Amino acid sequence: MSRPQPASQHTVRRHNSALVLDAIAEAPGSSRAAVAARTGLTKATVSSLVDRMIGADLVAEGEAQARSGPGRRGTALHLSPTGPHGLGVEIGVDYLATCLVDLTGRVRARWLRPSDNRSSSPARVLAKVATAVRTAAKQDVPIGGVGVAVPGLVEVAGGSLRVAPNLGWREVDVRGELTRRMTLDVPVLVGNEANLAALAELWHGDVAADFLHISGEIGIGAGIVVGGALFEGVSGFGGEIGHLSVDPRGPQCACGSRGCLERLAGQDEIVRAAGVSGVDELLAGLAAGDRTATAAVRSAARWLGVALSGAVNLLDLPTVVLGGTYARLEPWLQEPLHAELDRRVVSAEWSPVRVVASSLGAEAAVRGAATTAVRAILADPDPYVTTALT
Amino acid sequence: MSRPQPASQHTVRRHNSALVLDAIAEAPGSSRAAVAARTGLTKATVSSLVDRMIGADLVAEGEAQARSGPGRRGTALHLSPTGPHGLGVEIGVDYLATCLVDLTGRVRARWLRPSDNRSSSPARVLAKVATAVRTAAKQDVPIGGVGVAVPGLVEVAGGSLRVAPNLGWREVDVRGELTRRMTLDVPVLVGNEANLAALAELWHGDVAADFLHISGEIGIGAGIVVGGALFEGVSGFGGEIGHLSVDPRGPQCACGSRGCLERLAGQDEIVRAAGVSGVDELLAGLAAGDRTATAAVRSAARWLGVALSGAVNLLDLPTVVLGGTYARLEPWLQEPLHAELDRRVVSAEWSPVRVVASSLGAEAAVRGAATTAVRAILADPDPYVTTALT
DNA sequence: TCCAATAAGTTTGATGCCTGAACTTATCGC
DNA sequence: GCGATAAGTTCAGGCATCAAACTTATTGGA
Repeated sequence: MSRPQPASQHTVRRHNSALVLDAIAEAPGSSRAAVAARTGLTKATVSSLVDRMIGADLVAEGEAQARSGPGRRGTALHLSPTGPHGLGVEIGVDYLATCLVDLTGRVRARWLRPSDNRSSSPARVLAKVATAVRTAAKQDVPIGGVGVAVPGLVEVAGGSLRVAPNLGWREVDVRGELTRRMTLDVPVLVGNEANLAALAELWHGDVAADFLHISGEIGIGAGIVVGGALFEGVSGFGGEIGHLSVDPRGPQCACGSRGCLERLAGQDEIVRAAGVSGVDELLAGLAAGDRTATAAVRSAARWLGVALSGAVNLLDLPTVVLGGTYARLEPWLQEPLHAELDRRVVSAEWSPVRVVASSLGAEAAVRGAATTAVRAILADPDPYVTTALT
Repeated sequence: MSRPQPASQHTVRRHNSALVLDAIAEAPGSSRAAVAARTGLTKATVSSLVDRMIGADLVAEGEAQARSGPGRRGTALHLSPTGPHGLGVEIGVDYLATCLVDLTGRVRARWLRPSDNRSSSPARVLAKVATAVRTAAKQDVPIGGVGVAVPGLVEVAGGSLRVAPNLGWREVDVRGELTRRMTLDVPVLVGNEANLAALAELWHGDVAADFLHISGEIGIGAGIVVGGALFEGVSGFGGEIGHLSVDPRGPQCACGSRGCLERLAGQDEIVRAAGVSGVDELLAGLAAGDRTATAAVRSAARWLGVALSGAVNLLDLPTVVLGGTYARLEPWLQEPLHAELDRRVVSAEWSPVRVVASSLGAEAAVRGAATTAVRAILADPDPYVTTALT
């Protein structure tokens, strides 16, 4: 835990810079005067801070605003489209995905290349990632930071991967390795895939500031967002929901425990129980009203409901977002899942839990990784501004 | 959610005042110079801030420190014993407990009076509480705030009680009512009993900054502390662990669900399964090696383990604190509980979950309530200082 | 066409808080 | 008693905000 820092005037400017930038991001096209009203700062202060940030190319002026009444027209402000960009990389089991976003989070470019990462050594894969980063950096936009999404437990503070079962990796210093290999002097952030997907949902989806995002591909991962911030737990391992025990006397799981959620409601189990070869076939079966497929999904939904009701009770969350494969199954999950939630969630009486499908699809994690990189600048622009102005 | 506030010089002083006060609280008897070194502020700044706080009687000077080498001796600083005190009240099912603590959290006085709150109306009970507050305020120490612990779901921001099943209360504006009835102009904070007990453990117990505190009296409640702060969830209803489903096909619970933790590991169930009349008899049986009693406790421990492993996985917590009745049963819970935790917690491999008994006993909640009131002043002393100096 | 009203944005002086350095006070060991 | 050392205070300097006056731009009516 970091010792609290003393504050000085510099801290004030730092805080207010972020405040102003946030106001501009929330209401693009605002004038300085509007930002002042919104933030509670004076026009003078806003002018001074905005000028600094224009100098660092974080903010750009647009043309004068149209207005109805009399008075001088304000100059529109927005996040600069030529400002620092965020580069996201996702290390999947059998692919590498890359994504470049601008300050507003809009996707500017995107790559996807197959890569069998399971059978390669971490060093080889990270070399590929570094190449991908260098390629992406060749676009003529400045890179402000790199975000990396990995399917495993990440020690967030150190940016190192503890274990990624589906990659067969252990103790890989992703941040260190990558910082060394890519010839680019920007911060590298490493995060768990599910957590970054949840952040993407927060920033680009249409849910509020508090929810649990659950996605099931090969494993089941959850990202918990509380008060508009990711809940990471003490060392960043929060949201491990896959091996939550939903049926203590249930079938043996690979992890050594019994009746884990992943074992009972994971994609593998659904596909197996439905007697199909993959998710596409499963969806076809569901659409055709196949009894076995429907029963398999309903069963998974009920176990999901047990696990999610526990999480919701513990964390007091109003919304559950279904991501990944679950998003595709949403129409069939909805009803049996809700039945369990309504029954088991204590506060459901006052405020029933909302269940929605993610609108972002498979790209959520890369996008989250890329946006995290630029969000880090928006959340504390002053260091960036200071270096940019020298 | 409150809109972020602009910062000014005043914010700086506010922040640094809290920083200085925290340093003094953490290392009582430090000199100004030591505080400066600890906080990273200059001696000049610390002097100025400390003088203000001495003026408001938050800090007091002790005698000069002993020292080994040459040089002027520093004057010891500590939280003023005559400064504002916190008054805690706990509304139990059949008692009212009151507790007065000074700035350091030390208990200065304490009352306990039986009161059948279940069969009284909220208004009558709160009138009694107001009387208790007035009585306690007659001590010749200034009261800086009142904390109230209630066994139910509390909307923290508004200080109002949504529901308290064991009291049979619903929608009671505890803060409003009490503020009106007690003739004392200080802030009133209302919190859930389990959450306040967890805070007491944080401040007065011997555990670190991250843990889950679980206590089982009539219901089972948990307080979650992450990074030295209470995790309250979106509306303050976090930590509802009692109706976590640990055996989805298990026995029917009063709440409508099945296999809830409270139903399988609550005090009532343990006592019932052991065939005894109460906890004291149960403990006697355990000490005597009674087979039925031991089996009853072991069974409860295993269900507790299932629930706690889920919570620990989700929240990534290193420690579980057993409070209330569970603290008394700790020697018999420890082994079967650990067996489940080691098996089911994903990160147990790196860092096994620690399970410890609370050292605070039944008084945890009142103490937490009282200390919360003074902690609010310590966490942001400037408003108090400003009013005290005028 | 000009001018009052209105609003955006800038300039300027005051204020408050922190900092660094010089200074005063207190203590130890010789 | 004197030099070394450390605590605590004083004071000028810097910096960021604020309030208020001022400049600039625009509308709409006389």
